[in-house]
Amino acid sequence: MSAGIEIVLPDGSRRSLPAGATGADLAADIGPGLAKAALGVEVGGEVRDLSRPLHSGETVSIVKADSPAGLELMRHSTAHVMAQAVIDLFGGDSVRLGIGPTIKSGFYYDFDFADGRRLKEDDLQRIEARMHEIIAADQEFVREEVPYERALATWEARGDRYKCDLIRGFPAGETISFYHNRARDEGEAFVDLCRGPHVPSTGKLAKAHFKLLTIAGAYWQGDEKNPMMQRIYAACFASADDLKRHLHNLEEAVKRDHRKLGKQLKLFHFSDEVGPGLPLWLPRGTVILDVLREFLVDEQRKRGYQSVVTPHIGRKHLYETSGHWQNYGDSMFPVMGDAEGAEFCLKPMNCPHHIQIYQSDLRSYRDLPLRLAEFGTVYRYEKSGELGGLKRVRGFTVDDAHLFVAPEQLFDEFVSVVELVRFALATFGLPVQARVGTRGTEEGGKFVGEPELWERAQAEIVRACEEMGLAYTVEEGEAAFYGPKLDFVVTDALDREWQLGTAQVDYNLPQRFDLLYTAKDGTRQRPIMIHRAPFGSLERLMGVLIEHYAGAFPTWMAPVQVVVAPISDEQLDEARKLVDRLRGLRLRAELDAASEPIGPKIKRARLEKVPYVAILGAREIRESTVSVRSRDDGELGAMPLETFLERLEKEVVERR
RNA sequence: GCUGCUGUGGCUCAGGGGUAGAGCACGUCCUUGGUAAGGACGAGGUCAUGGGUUCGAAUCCCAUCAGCAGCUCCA
Repeated sequence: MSAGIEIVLPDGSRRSLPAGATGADLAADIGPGLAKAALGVEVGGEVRDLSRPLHSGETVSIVKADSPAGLELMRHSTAHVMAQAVIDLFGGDSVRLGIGPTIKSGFYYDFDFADGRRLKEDDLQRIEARMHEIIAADQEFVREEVPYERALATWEARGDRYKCDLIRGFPAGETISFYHNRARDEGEAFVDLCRGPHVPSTGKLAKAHFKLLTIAGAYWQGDEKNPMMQRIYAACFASADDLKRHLHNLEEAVKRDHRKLGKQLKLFHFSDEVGPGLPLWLPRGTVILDVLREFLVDEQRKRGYQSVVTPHIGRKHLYETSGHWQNYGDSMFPVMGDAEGAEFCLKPMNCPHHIQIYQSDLRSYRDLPLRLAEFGTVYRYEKSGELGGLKRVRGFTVDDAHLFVAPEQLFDEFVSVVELVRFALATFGLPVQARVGTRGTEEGGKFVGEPELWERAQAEIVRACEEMGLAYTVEEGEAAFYGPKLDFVVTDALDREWQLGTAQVDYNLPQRFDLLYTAKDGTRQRPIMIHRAPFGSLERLMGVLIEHYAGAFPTWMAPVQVVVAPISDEQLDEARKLVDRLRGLRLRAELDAASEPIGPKIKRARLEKVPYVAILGAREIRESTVSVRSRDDGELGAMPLETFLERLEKEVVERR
């Protein structure tokens, strides 16, 4: 018994096993059901292979597919099976392997083919079929720890520069391991450089429900200077239901796609004649933009902002002073010259213009904080492949404002900015996450100004988040070049993340433009700037909102709030009067004057996602009522006109 | 920008080496209909653009432009 070991289970109970016992032995010792379901073990927070020996005194839990760790294990092992399938089908000599990590909904694996093969959509089915064969063959995953030299030699011999890159990149002393897949009768089937862990055998993946989804290019190690590999993305879940749900969500996302709904609902349009990434807002989309603007202007007025208007272009020199030219010249539209030789740029940012407004007068501490706001349209030359619907465009409008503040005002002002951003985004029911972006490293990141000023600004941002009870994460090196920032990321109805609002502290531009104000004691002091945009780009916000609401905007935002539909042409005049009355109350009403039965009129309003249809027949006119049909609640029946109007006004005022 | 895929009336899509199809939408007329599509007729496209192959190209090839997925980037 002296050679035995004692293992602690998560519930605190102890179990004695012979020396050298593995995770598999422990699972078997507990019960045959667990032995079958076990995929790995977790020891001190680390997930390990079932085949690795346990040590006395360790607290060990058995990992099954129903835990996050188990799902991870399953996905990772399935990625290996996919790599093996690709090699089996297309020849081991020509396939070079990149990496095959797990992702939120499954996994991917990157491949490079020495023979220049291009994967096609129909290859995915063949690969999937082969994967099922490999799983049915129940190959063992066998871990082998390998010395550095041998590991390198193995992959050099295979001509796989990617795996060699990985090995060379490992820190000294790192344990290098291979995972071999051994077929039950034919020996080695596949080997991969991998840290592990893995499930004990491919047979355990019979319960991995996966589907290969797309082929896409991806630069090796994410660096555009490196060759591009071919990546296969797959969804993978522990149950058929989970996979089904995920695929269903993807379908839902397609249905809600703002590009599709934007066309269907006639909100915006892209014209080749105008150019890529330059949206044209149609009347109905513009209504929503107007609502958003009014909403924010109103809120900003309450908070002491002043609106300004500035032109779309400015001298190139202005952007040299601001540093934009040096830092973002590549993504600014080409300089335009006038007939007299002056050079102008389309503005990529509003701050330099707002700074000029600050400098249009002598400023004293009595002027601060000076809050200048503008829905400023800016132009950025985004690379062609980066454009996408409204979420990434070349011309867009920022709900921008620049706050010029004295140092002692910075904190309170920043807090109030954070409050406004949260309020504005909460109005749409979008849950917000905050991310603090800090200064890049000396070598890698772009930044201007003194590191000490950056430290101060970062500290203020973090303090403001804590004061507001705002949960935040810190993203190292994600700052703007002129200062650290707080980004607001929203998660839409389909769990996708989008960065919208932003708030940035800036000590640098005031310095570059030599901004000053006269302090109480008569000395000249330098203000600090806060850049902030609750919505970020109105275009992106619209894209997000269209998808969030699936095109069914709440009444206060809906381009058309009520369609008035007469039962027959007899009621046309009364219907017109009702439309006029609604419009007089600043409600957005349209008349459906088609000589058609009420059915098609209702159908049309539903397709257009109009919140209300007001039906007017002989009966309603006689009784001074309207029959109301709600998009969300269905038929509401006849009600006095006043009741309907109150309902509408209430929804508008309450922003519902 | 890179890799791959796609590009047919306003929209959704079928077709495919021998001078273009459907549904919806649109127009006119008929119908005056009570809560998710009443009927008839009609108009509308040099099949993204430019080359090439061919007796003949919307169809095959190349290029360009645009869109989509992903990578990279995003003040």
